[in-house]
Amino acid sequence: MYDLFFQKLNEKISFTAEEQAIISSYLTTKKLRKKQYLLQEGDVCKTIAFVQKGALRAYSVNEKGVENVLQFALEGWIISDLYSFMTGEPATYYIDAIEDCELLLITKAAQEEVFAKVPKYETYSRMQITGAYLAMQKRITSLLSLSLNERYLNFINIYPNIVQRVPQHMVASYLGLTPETVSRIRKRLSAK
Amino acid sequence: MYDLFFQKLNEKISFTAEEQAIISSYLTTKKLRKKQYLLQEGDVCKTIAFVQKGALRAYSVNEKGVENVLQFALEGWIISDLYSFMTGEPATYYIDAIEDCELLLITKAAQEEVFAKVPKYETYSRMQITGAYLAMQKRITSLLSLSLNERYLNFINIYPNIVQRVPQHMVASYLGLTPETVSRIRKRLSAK
DNA sequence: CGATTTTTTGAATCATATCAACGTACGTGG
DNA sequence: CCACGTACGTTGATATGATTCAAAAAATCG
Repeated sequence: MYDLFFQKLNEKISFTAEEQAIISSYLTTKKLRKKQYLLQEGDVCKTIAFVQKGALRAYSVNEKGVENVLQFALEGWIISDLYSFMTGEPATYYIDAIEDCELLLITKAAQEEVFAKVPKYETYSRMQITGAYLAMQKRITSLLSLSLNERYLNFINIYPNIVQRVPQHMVASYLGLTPETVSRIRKRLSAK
Repeated sequence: MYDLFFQKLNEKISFTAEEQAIISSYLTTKKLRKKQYLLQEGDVCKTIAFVQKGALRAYSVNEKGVENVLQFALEGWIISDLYSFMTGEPATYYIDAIEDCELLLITKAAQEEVFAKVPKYETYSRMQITGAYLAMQKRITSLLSLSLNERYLNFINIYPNIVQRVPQHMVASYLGLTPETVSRIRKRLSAK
């Protein structure tokens, strides 16, 4: 049931069976069908979601109705509107399912109890957010310093499985490009 | 001596005098003159630096020799090549002083000992990196969804003190624009 | 004060966005 | 299972707006 979740944990820090039992007692599961929302702008984001199966995206919508994809999440990743989760303020992002999904959810209160009972879990959590920070840093460097071509290539290099599973216009949005431009980049690349 | 540092800590979680004494025993100080490097690409980043006084920047240099500013740090902020710090791999960023600086440094080994002796410090650390992650997230949203004009306005809104203290071409680099473009944006804005 | 760095300005160029139209795939209900 | 409708991807023509390059003006530093 929680196999993938604990596999990810144990990759970084090893947890005993008892610790795992404590942690899992604070998790709940949720299934989501394709196109269903996990979170809508304005709602308070009550949970962090771990993806056991499926694919999701977090995105914002500006005044003109244009979507901007902030993040994708596949199996083994987590997704949330972390600002809303931490502060209790209304969410500024939407999160929805790109495929049918199975999720593990943890609330803020649950997380804090787990931190208290299993200190290693806080260490894990710190390492995980540090990793997410570093990934985001790389993305900024890529947005600032690469040409569009390189940006696309860089993306399909780092996330080959995303390109295969996600509609092209969402990839375009993630990269800050129009769908037309992505289409043309792909054409240019396949010409070689 | 460590006033600003502990002020920042106590804003989030309150530390006792003993705890503060333990933490400060693991810190070292360093002064840097304007234009001096704290870190050069290729070196291993041994420390995280807390800025007591002054201003610094972290930036990368691409094959063409173009600088891309990843981060500024003023009083009360921290700066590091976190990837290099965490992994021990050679740094991919440069860090140098924009003004004369006074820094507090902590090594990885020291940080881990402090985590063990003062668990609250790990909680603080997790909250701090979470805040940095959220700030970076906002920056990505701004890079993806705002026009250049809005991006500049947004920047001077969030960081009015940086604009005053940092050369314009570095701000341009941070925003992913050419210096000429920033100059023109400023002209347009002052015309109003 | 002179030298170097930084900022400003102008003109030409280039890349990407935009708009519109067409082709294709997809899933949904009959 | 097929036909229809909608969503998605492609292609071309045009327009926009930022970059590039060059040079002058302004600011900073020793």
